[in-house]
Amino acid sequence: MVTLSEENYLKAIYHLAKQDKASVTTNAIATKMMTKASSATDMIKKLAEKGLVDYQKYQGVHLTEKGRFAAVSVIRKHRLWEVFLVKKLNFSWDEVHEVAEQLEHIKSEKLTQQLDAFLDHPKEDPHGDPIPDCEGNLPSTQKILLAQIERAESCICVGVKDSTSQFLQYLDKHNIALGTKIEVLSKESFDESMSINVNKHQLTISKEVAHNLFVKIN
Amino acid sequence: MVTLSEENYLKAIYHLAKQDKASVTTNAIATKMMTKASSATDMIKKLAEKGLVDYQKYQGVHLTEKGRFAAVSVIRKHRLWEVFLVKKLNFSWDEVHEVAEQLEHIKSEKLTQQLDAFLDHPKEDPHGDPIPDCEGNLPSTQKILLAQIERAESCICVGVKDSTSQFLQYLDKHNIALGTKIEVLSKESFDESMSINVNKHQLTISKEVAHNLFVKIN
DNA sequence: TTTAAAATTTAGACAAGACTAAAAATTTAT
DNA sequence: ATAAATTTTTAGTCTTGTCTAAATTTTAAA
Repeated sequence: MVTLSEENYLKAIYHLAKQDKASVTTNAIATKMMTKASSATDMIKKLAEKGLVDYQKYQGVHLTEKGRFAAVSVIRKHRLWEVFLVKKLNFSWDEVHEVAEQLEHIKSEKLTQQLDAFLDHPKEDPHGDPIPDCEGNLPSTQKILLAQIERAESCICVGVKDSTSQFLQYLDKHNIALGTKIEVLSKESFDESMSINVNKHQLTISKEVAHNLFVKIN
Repeated sequence: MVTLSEENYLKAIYHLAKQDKASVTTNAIATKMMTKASSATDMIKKLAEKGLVDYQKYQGVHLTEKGRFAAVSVIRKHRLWEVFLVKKLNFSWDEVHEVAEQLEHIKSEKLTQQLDAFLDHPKEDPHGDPIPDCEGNLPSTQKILLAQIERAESCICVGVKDSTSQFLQYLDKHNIALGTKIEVLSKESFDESMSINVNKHQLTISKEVAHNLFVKIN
């Protein structure tokens, strides 16, 4: 049995491990969980005890296969519930996170399976993030950050890195949604701002925006 | 803020208070919550502290208006989720309780409102229990126990008192569902068993069954 | 390469919710 | 009306997950 708190730590470790593949440090976990390093150390010991992470004192952690599966299962539920909230209950994409954080911990195999079927086995959540299948497989996507585009080029918005409501509402305001075509016109080397064309409107976006928008090149 | 555990105690107190209107005893609460009387006392103090129950040492508790509203709000969510599970996710009426026990604690006004609308504002859950409205009003129903019928008479099944899967599966096996017409043929004074007619089939039911089936007289 | 800084772990404490054992109050029965 | 039985409360302990402060290890810098 994995507790609610343990599930949240596993999720945090999973997301941190995705970035770079080195071991995940105690401080990184504490920061992500908004707790203190000593609390993280305590939890890491519990997770190691249960065989969910590999842990060497002072050397950070790696998820075990069992830990990875537990983390991905929670992420699967989180994303399925987000789809449910947007598609069936008329939530907007900036309102779903907090509620999905609660729903992701509901324990019922049947519920998850039936929800998945009810939503027609969606492949992505409302922010463009892929939904793991029930075996824990996650399709590898080849999306890149808008900021990585260096020359005038056309692409399609396929996801967001930051999914806080502030950023999502900024995108709404400028009519940028998943599937929106973005034409890069130029990039300013001084501040990394970019001039882009969205729905026939020209727009200048900051480095911060460009670093939080995933796109796929046409 | 009301914790998950506090919500469960409030629910228990609400259900116990429904039966008889005297104050709810510590022991009754402990039994219903499957804990010890000392644990119940501890929690009662916390609930009293928060103004959710009125409490006099050794004299049991009463829900305050605030406590009653909190309890009914949880019951509303529980029953809405049960409807969702049966109507949308193809759960059967004997499978929903455990999952609804988890879902009832999800905190989001908007979620509850939208779920209610998505389900077309249902008035009853899959066991025939009424769903409180968002202000905490509960329509008073005039259903009676089948066991209270004394003479040959026709009635309609409108609810169950016991909603364990054992009892619900017994009802399924004999094709008794909500809305099923039941004709009472006779009642045995020796053991309170009853002879009834359901869907053209004659059936003898025990006292235990008759005491757990709510009916409405035609 | 030795020292300073940063990261990590340990030790001890706290709140929530549970438990056991014992004390106190209430109810029941004689 | 008092004694016995039952119910309820108190006192002290435990576990989970958190914290602060101090100690230890690792990393970075001079």
